[in-house]
Amino acid sequence: MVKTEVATKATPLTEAPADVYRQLREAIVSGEFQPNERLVEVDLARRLNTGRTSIRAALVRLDQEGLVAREPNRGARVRLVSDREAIEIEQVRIALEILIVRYAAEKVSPADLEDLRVDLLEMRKRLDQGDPLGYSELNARFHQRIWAIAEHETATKLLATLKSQSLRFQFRTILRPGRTERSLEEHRAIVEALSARDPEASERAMTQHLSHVVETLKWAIETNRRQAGWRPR
Amino acid sequence: MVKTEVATKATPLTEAPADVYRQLREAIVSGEFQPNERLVEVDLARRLNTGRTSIRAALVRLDQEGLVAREPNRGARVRLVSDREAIEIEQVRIALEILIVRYAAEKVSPADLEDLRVDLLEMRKRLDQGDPLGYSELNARFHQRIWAIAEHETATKLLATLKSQSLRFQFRTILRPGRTERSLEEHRAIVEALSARDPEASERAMTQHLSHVVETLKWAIETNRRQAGWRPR
DNA sequence: GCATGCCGGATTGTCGACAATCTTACGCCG
DNA sequence: CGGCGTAAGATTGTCGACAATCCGGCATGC
Repeated sequence: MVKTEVATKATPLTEAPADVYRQLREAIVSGEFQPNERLVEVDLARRLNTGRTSIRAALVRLDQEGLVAREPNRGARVRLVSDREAIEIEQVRIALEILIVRYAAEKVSPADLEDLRVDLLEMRKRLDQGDPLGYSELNARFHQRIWAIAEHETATKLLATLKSQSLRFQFRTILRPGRTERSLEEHRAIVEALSARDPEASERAMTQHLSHVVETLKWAIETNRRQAGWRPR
Repeated sequence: MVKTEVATKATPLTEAPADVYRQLREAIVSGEFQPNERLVEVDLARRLNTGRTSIRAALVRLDQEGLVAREPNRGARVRLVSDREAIEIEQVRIALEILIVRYAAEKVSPADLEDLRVDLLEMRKRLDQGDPLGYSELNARFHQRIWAIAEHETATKLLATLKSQSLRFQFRTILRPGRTERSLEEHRAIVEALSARDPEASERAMTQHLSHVVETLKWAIETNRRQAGWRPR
């Protein structure tokens, strides 16, 4: 006979071990917690109905990953990335994207190219529909596809963590008037260079594509400051 | 009266909290553990006379850092970096070094330049004394000085962890016949470019300097294989 | 009024014990 | 003699309780 209500403890809905980490991580990058908000272990434990132990382990990981900051005896809070750090992250991201695209050029297969071209078409569609958010999503997928092609685990892993760190301020850089049209063109150039299996050209195309993002980010930060009523003291 | 033997518990020689992490880390990168050796929690706890708790936390960190591999319910072992991964790490390292030297060129101070020149002289000396190991150490210091000049925390932190990962196979790449003399020359070129505060030139000089290291590493891996009695199956 | 010191609540850090899981060795049977 | 289930041992994962630490408010004294 099967019990129908075992809600107390025998509820392995979530498989506590390493899943707690994913849940917490997701909650943080999706902005469910405010930047700088305190993360009290017992609260989190209740929230994900698990013990403090697994929460603890997850927090240590997230700390090492740069998503939360832990001070001895003072607990953990979701880490606030400063404007300056945001720029640094972006700079590193660019360097790695350029590194990766070169190896992608060496390993790209016809099927990969086909996928990339499909992405391009999708992007075109979103743009025509006036759906910049959808475009942004596709943009992310496009780049990640290149990561996969390059088969460069080390760089890919780093890029992934950097991305998660920057996710919380990314929204600032999405909506840049007039950039999208040009962005699509640059993506096309990248695909072309990849088609030719030309590492040098691919690198150039990627460099070109990313050359503006830091400027854009700085601009976004600046306007954001003004909006928020910035007052230098 | 002071007890002379309190070896049991009241021995806060080490301040357990986060220091355990450093000790373990040090033990791993210094090769005190064999690659792939199992790291049993209780053993480590006794060894550093602390509890399993802090060991656990340290292992989680080291896992995230890539120095240790942990499988659920199967414990931790010091991670063995494959030849392929070693190459990937080196590639990323190069990309970041190039990124960093550019910012170093923008921020370098006269005092920094003086320090770098002193390093250069020291290197010359070591070379004349036929001390390649000392040279290698100075080499590391030289690069780290550039990191400090650039004040690029994000990239520096990544470089540091990459370095620790590669420390265990670095010995293979140290002794490359005839490279050292040329290496010194390249270092000199870097310092010159930095003196001119020219980011472009600095980047070129660094690129030049690092252009051979991957080839060298591949070569080293190859010879190492042969020596170890490699037999393709 | 202000600095200082102290107490109480809240939170993290650590320990010990137990449950869950994996590994190995052993014996059974075909 | 070899495959296979099973039991014992070893090791990790989790929980609960307690100690250590930090934070804030409050009283005290100058």
